[in-house]
Amino acid sequence: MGRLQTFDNGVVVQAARDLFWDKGYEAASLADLEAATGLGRSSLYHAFGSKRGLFDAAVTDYLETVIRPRLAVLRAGTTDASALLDYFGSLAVATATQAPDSVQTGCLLVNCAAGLAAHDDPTRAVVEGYRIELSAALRHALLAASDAEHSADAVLEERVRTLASLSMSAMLIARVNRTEAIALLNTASNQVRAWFPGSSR
Amino acid sequence: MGRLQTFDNGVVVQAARDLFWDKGYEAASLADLEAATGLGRSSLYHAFGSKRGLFDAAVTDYLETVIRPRLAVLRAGTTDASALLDYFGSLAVATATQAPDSVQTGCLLVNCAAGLAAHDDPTRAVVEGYRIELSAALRHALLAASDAEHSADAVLEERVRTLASLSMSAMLIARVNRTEAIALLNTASNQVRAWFPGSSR
DNA sequence: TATATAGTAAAACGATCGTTACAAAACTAG
DNA sequence: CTAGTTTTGTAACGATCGTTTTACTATATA
Repeated sequence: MGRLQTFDNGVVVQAARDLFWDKGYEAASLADLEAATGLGRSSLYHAFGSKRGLFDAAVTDYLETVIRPRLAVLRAGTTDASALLDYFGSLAVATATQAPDSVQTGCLLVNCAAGLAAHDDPTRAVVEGYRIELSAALRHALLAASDAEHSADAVLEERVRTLASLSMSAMLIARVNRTEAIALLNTASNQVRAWFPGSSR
Repeated sequence: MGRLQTFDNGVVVQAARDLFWDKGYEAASLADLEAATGLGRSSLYHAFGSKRGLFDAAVTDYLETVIRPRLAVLRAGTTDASALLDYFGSLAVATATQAPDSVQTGCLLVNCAAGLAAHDDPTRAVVEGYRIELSAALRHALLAASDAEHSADAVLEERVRTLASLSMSAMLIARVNRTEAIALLNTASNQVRAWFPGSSR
């Protein structure tokens, strides 16, 4: 054994993730990453191999830290539409209450979809995986809210797409017009209420 | 007067637009732009001043050449939902039939929303203008399709947001999963049919 | 045809990019 | 305390970035 690493990989990855989230992969330079993480390139390359390696770690952290906790409420064992309303409600609150200068606007993976994913197969796979996971969670919550039998598969899938669409486009628009992003999320909530009139919230 | 310009600004801008559309602003290098347009940097800088000047011309061309013709069908004087069905139908067809290696996937402005727009005010203004224009066109078509009185303003705006959302997220997802992008557009069409059962298509 | 003006070609610019090499520093294990 | 191993700071790398300069060519005008 030799000298021990003085920094925690987790906090470094989170700092890098916020930078990538804010500026995108290409626009985030190594100088920026040094400043954001407080580490020299030496340590960054030693720990993560490359800029891309750090980015991949950031994306993984984003999925685990940001996405999955959000989707978890959709998997809660509710028997009405409250899980869906919780999901869109908390997303709207988070969008509304974040500091005006917060760098965590929109969604890292949505940004990847418009940027990297078009020409980078691994990134495309990650983004597609996120889309599938989001759809599955919404589908689960929609099934839980409905009285099982009286909704055909086709209409279920339409509803999944509508909600996934509102969710993603809200994250997209959040970078341009926060008020409208919140309105999109509220539209999703209203749509859920229209589908399930007897829901608790 | 001296020597005359041998190239047509319009075709050069279109070539540049397709490159920006495909790779994004930052990833499109001047070497790429030279190759795509067939011009040297000399001519490009003489005609457009800077890379950004060429990009702005490309965005303007994109709005006039791609966006506005698409939105035009929403402004046609129909009295049912056919304009909306035409819009989403033609978008779905265009997405479905384009060559697999086509560089014109998704939407240049949607890509800008996720990338440049977060840190560049002029770009953000352009993207926001696009969103407003799209919403206005959808609102116009929705009003034309409804029997005027029996739809409240609130539900109209919800419908505008739902359709705008499906439109934008389809363009976003087109870069990752073309099949799903088409499905989103078909979901929009089905939603329109559900709202206006007596529509012609 | 002479001249002025404007378009084009080529090269070099300084800056910044991600990456690597090297050596000093730090610390564990024996 | 020493030996051995790992982390870190510094500097330089070659490549590429957008931009500018310089010189040359082509052509409309007079």
